[in-house]
Amino acid sequence: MKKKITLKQIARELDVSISTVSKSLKNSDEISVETKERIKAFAKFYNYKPNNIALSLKNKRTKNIGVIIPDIVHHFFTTVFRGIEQYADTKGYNVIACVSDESFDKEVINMEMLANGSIDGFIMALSAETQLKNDYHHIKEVIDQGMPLVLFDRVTDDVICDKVVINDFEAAYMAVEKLIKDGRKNIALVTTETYLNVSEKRAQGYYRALKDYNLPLDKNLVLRLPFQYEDESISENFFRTQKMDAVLCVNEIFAVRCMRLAQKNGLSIPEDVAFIGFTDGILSRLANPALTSVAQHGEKMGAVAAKMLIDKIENENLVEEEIFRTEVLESTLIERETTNN
Amino acid sequence: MKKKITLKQIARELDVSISTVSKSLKNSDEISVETKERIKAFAKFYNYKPNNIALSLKNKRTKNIGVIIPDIVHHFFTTVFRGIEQYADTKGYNVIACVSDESFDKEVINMEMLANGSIDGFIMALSAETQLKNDYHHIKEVIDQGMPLVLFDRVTDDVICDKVVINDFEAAYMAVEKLIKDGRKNIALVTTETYLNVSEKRAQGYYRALKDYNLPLDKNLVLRLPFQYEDESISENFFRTQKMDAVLCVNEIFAVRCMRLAQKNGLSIPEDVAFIGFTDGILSRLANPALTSVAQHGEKMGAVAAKMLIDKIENENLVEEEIFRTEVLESTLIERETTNN
DNA sequence: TTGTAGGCGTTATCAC
DNA sequence: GTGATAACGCCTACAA
Repeated sequence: MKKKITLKQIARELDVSISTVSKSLKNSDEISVETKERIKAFAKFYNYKPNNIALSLKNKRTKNIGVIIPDIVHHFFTTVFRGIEQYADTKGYNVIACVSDESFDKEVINMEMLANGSIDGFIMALSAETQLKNDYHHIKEVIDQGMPLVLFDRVTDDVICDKVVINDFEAAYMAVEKLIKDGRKNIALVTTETYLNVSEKRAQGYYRALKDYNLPLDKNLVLRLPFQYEDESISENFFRTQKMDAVLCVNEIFAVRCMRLAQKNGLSIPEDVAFIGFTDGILSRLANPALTSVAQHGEKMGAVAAKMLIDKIENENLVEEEIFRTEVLESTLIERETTNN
Repeated sequence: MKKKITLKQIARELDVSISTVSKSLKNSDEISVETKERIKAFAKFYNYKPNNIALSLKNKRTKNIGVIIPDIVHHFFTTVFRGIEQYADTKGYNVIACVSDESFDKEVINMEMLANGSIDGFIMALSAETQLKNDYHHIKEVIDQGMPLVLFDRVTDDVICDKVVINDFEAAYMAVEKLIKDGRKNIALVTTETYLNVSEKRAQGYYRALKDYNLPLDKNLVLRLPFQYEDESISENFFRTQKMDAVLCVNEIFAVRCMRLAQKNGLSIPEDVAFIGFTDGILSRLANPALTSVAQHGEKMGAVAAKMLIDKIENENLVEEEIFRTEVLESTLIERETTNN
């Protein structure tokens, strides 16, 4: 076993001082070429690498960023994570990932854990419970300590910081608009039960589009499903009793499930009923028929969030006046087989 | 802005020594109750929390574990990651996640980055390229430095360390066995093109089952698809030209794609052709018809890997004799609609 | 009961 | 050209 070697050990072995070793390895020209070569050769042989922890302590920079997401087994968050990781990697940052599991307490605990020196900044999407409770003291506290923080997707107006979101309202509006222009008259909305900022914005876009095109808003055509629903009976009933010729779903899982129910009830897609989902993931692509879906470009979102954060981290001292931005990313409607072309 | 406070600052403010503060906050009974209370109150007021980095440097323990996976936008790896994260969380460990993107170089760079003090141990699945190159020097090096390491799923015999795998061979065998017992005679295999340990084991299970049941091995019924395939023409041709009454696919994506092609060719599932996939994820559940699939219990795998690693980390000194284990997890065949019941 | 000193591994400043 | 010293924040054996 070859334990990692330290400056001190090299110094002792070569009978020089620690600072001579340090300077040599940084190729300082205070040191004679001869000594430098000797030390560098030795260090290389023993595969010396500076200890990150010691560097962090000295520089007060960890080169780590903390990412807190509500769920990791979730296509959208996963793509955002990948975007973050990729960008961070190019800048020499590591990513510490924590999952809040949609729980307020886990979110708080994870943040406190990381905020004590482990990271240089946060990127996070609020847990469902946090949004429900409307309690953001833990986030404000961290920001107040001077820690840069970027919120993405699940954001709130109650916290002042950098944010990255997609144009949920507009995207839903455009999706409904397309359905209307395709001649659909009875457009249903399948959304989440609990109050989630994004679902709500999508619902708003839906309402507004109906209004602008003078279509009546039929409350019976709005189905609110529980967050993680396993029981199909609610939605089964919905599709049996309600008449509709199009459905907008706030995520692709709801969409694929609803498609199956519609098909079970003898409806053919898209002839009898069209479908549009959100979150353009693998499910949308591989659904049968393939689902028309609003692509949220998670990877882009992650990259943008990471860039905003790292810029803040690296300019901490320079920009003393706090300027916070909210970046709004465009989403794209990917048309497939569940709508008319 | 309230920057984090340090022991030193508290000591100065309260006009005591740093060690008095430190001891007080640890409730040492060397210190008078009076002083302790005063200091604790002050610390609480200023929300003092020890700096993790300083602790790490002192204790030579970071309480971080590094996880390197080939891909994060991938259901199976994601579930494993969740298992790791959950277990780690209960033990007070943070998870630093790196994605190798199936690239050997990224794997090496990420490992070197983390191995310099940032973490206490590794959990990883080999990248495809690494398995292809058969070059494991970076992994051996890390182990040689005394860093605990657990390989999962994508493992190799060339590295001696703790491992967690599933019984791929047996699972494939049992899946084929079921198909045979259901009366299927022409069973196809859809697997990956590049050499991946797991795919290969599954293929072996498939071959063996055919042999044991005296079914001929028809090379034309084995389709090897490229790793990330977008082009459907190869498989389209396969399903047009070959006659088969069952298909075993080494992952659920291949399965769902192939099901669509079979359906396009007028075959009905499972009447004309049965399907079994690996990786029981959301795709399997939501496929139409729902896919019978081998569940790999990724979350369990992650938890087991994390437990093995943390046990090693925390007993580093105690157990000097190196005992490495390979934990084999049972997989389960989840029967749904693509096979006979 | 409290304080001093040394060390974890590194870098930077300053002295020799 | 080289080395001693201090500092980052914390802990602890030992001294007072």
